[in-house]
Amino acid sequence: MPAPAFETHDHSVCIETAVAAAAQSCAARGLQFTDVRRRVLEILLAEHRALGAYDILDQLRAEGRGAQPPVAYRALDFLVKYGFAHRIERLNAFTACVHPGADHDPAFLICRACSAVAEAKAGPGRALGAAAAAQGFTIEQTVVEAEGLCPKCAAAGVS
Amino acid sequence: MPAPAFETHDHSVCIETAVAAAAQSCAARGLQFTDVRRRVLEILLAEHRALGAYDILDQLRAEGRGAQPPVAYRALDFLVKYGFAHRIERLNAFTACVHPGADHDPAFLICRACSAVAEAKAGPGRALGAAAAAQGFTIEQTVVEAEGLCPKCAAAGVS
DNA sequence: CGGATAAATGATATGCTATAACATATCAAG
DNA sequence: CTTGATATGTTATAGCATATCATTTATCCG
Repeated sequence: MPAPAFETHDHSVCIETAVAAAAQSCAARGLQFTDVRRRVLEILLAEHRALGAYDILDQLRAEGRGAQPPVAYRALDFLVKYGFAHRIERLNAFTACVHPGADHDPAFLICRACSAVAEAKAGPGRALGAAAAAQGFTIEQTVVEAEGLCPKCAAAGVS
Repeated sequence: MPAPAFETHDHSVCIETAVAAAAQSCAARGLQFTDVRRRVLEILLAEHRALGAYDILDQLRAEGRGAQPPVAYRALDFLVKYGFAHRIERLNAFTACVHPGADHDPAFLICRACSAVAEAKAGPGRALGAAAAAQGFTIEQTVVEAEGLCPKCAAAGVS
């Protein structure tokens, strides 16, 4: 199973720093960074791609935890709510946030071949804001996701 | 036709023009605008909000058609594929296209209170394109959806 | 401390969304 | 008329998500 970011790098650093950041952020905000939540975050961080709730559930089960769907969804809801993970609407799946603590209005690049997901900092763009303003619409949240081919898959000749 | 705001207007005009445009477009492209496809498009056009596949299925059934899930999904796939409807990822639902024939990289404004959906012309924005280019990512399709409050619901005091 | 309150987890059941797989029908072209 | 392409009918199942209620754990405060 390929676990690609678009560029090779040291995963353990990603995981350590993100988990540490999350723990610290939770402590500062009076949130409980419980065992399940930590573990789910670690599972997400282990791969730079989106995982379905049931993928996570399978891992939790493999580790001997009684894990019914709500267990995964609750942890994911928590992580998403407080900015430690994001939901990828296009895939009905989740991915760890790679900019822990940063202000968030994230955009995603999703490779349709290898399922890698990269988080970009680009927001929804000015045009959408203008269109909303023109119609009197108040934007609360945006979903910006691009699907296509990552450089690795393109180089590998995936059509 | 200007982008339909969150304002009341004559639905029948929307439906007539859009169905006519679709029929003509299909004829010109050698596509079959069959009964089921036409009916599903009409159902979508009847409301300026997103409908789930099973909502459509219910309507088809109410009209006496034997309608199993694939019937709705096939028609929806056709309509989406050829630009007569769009999928709203955030809602796992579908809405009719209100710019039939226009070049498409649509964005959507979704009211979380009344589920109305407005189609805007704003694309993904330059920043995302730049981020993709910087990483060597080839964008094939984009999803741009904003969730918030439409003017009606905001005025009605929905929190 | 110890009880009250709130938060998190465990567990069962169920509902919604989507597709695989195979059969049938329709129609145009050779 | 047969072939091939396209669309539809039908059954079954896979995949995603949440409601509900019981139980446990954490936190607060007297």
